[in-house]
Amino acid sequence: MIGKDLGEKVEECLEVLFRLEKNNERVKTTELAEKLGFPLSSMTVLLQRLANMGLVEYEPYKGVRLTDKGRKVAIKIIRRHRLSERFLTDILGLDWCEVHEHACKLEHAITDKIEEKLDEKLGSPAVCPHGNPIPTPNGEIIFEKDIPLSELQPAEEAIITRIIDENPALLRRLIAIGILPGVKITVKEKSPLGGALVLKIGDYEVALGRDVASKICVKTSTAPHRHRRRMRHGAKSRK
Amino acid sequence: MIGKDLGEKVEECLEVLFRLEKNNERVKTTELAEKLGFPLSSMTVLLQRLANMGLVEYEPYKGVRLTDKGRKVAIKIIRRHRLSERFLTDILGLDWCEVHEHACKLEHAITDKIEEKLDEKLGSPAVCPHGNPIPTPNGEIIFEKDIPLSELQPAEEAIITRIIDENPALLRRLIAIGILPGVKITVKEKSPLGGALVLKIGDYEVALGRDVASKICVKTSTAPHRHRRRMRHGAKSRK
DNA sequence: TCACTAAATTAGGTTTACCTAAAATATTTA
DNA sequence: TAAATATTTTAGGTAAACCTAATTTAGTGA
Repeated sequence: MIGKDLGEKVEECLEVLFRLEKNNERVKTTELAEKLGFPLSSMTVLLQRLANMGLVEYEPYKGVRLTDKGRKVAIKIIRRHRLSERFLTDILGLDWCEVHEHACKLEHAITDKIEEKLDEKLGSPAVCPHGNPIPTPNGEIIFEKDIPLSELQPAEEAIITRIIDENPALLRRLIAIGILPGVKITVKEKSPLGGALVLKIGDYEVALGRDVASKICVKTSTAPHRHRRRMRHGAKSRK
Repeated sequence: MIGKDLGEKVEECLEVLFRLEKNNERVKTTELAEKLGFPLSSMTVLLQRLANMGLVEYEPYKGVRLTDKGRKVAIKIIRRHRLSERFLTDILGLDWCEVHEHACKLEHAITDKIEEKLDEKLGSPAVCPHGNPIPTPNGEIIFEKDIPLSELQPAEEAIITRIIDENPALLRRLIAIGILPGVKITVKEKSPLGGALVLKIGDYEVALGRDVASKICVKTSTAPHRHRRRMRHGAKSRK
């Protein structure tokens, strides 16, 4: 064997758990199970097993949280996932709206050696095709300081940093109206109370539901210097 | 899910079974188990399951043989394995003596789409880095007519076509003395009864054990036209 | 606070994939 | 050909990963 295998289920679980954790709060078993498409009862048993392995802190009925050890594994998988996505778009030429699910399989087959060579070949990219940061080989994640598009006010200008959704259908729709990482947009109108936003993209104007807008992150051009926050695995995020 | 999964064990088993089958003869359970590194008892049970799925013909105590359906699956996996190897050497720059084991993991993560794009990117290569033919998308395998180096007679010239072994240590040794696919060699001496061969490679002479020589295939330059044999999955090989 | 509902866990059953050890079958040799 | 030996299968047990159907716990509303 070429690298110890924790099992795909375990890896997937840690990966999704990492993305679901916000503000160091525990994640509910149900939420995890839903995102992973696992049956609830299997989820419970898996979490108990992960707890035994020291990868998560698990309190029945309370929820689950990654340990430092678990977070380390999660970040490694996420690195491989995002490098796989870059490989699929940059080298093989797949559409970035469809790479996520292919990368979900690939990530578990990437050995240390392949990871190293792939990163080299790709020129150590900072972000995946969706705009999410690719962890460094040591497990550092460099976040760009960005905010949901839905929080922008009329007349504000911003550049799209990332799209937090992997649904190919949604991504295709967004691409069709010119929304992808790196693009500059201006808010023309904003209906109150969760209503739509009207954006100017290039020479066109498009309307976008608030729910979709909340899945798109932007950095406002009012802050020309990039504010970066470095995070090492194991670091507690400050509230 | 992105492609129905037969399970890695099943895929590996069919793949190795394909390579072990010669002259349409049944393969022994033990031989298969050894090559796969599976325990014998697990092997038996797996073969029974494969037989139920219609992928092999299995007769207890007699051995096992691929069905057409099983052969089709095997060829698909072999295609993905060899494309993966080409990817690892040609695109990522890994040494070809070490790509086999990495490809063993990768092959199961290659989706139809990735297979298609990878083949395109690589320029539809005919052979893997070891010189083995890569099956076409329809499952055709185009064999070069070659013979084991150990069958050459003194003074015969030939070009190395393939090396039928994946052991990194052995491959490294062979590369060190200039033995790799495409290289021209001449037999200088041949000791009788399984003894060593002395070869001329470029300006050097090297000695090679008969056992190692039998793992190296060559095409003799006496037959300038390539004799090719096309084989479709399911075709019976003529004795 | 007590009952009720929703969330989460446990219980019990299946399949795959491993293990060890025992039994059955085939082959060899005396 | 019969006994000895080697090969192969079956038996019985464990763990992961699923399933469905209880049961237990937590949170809510009357």
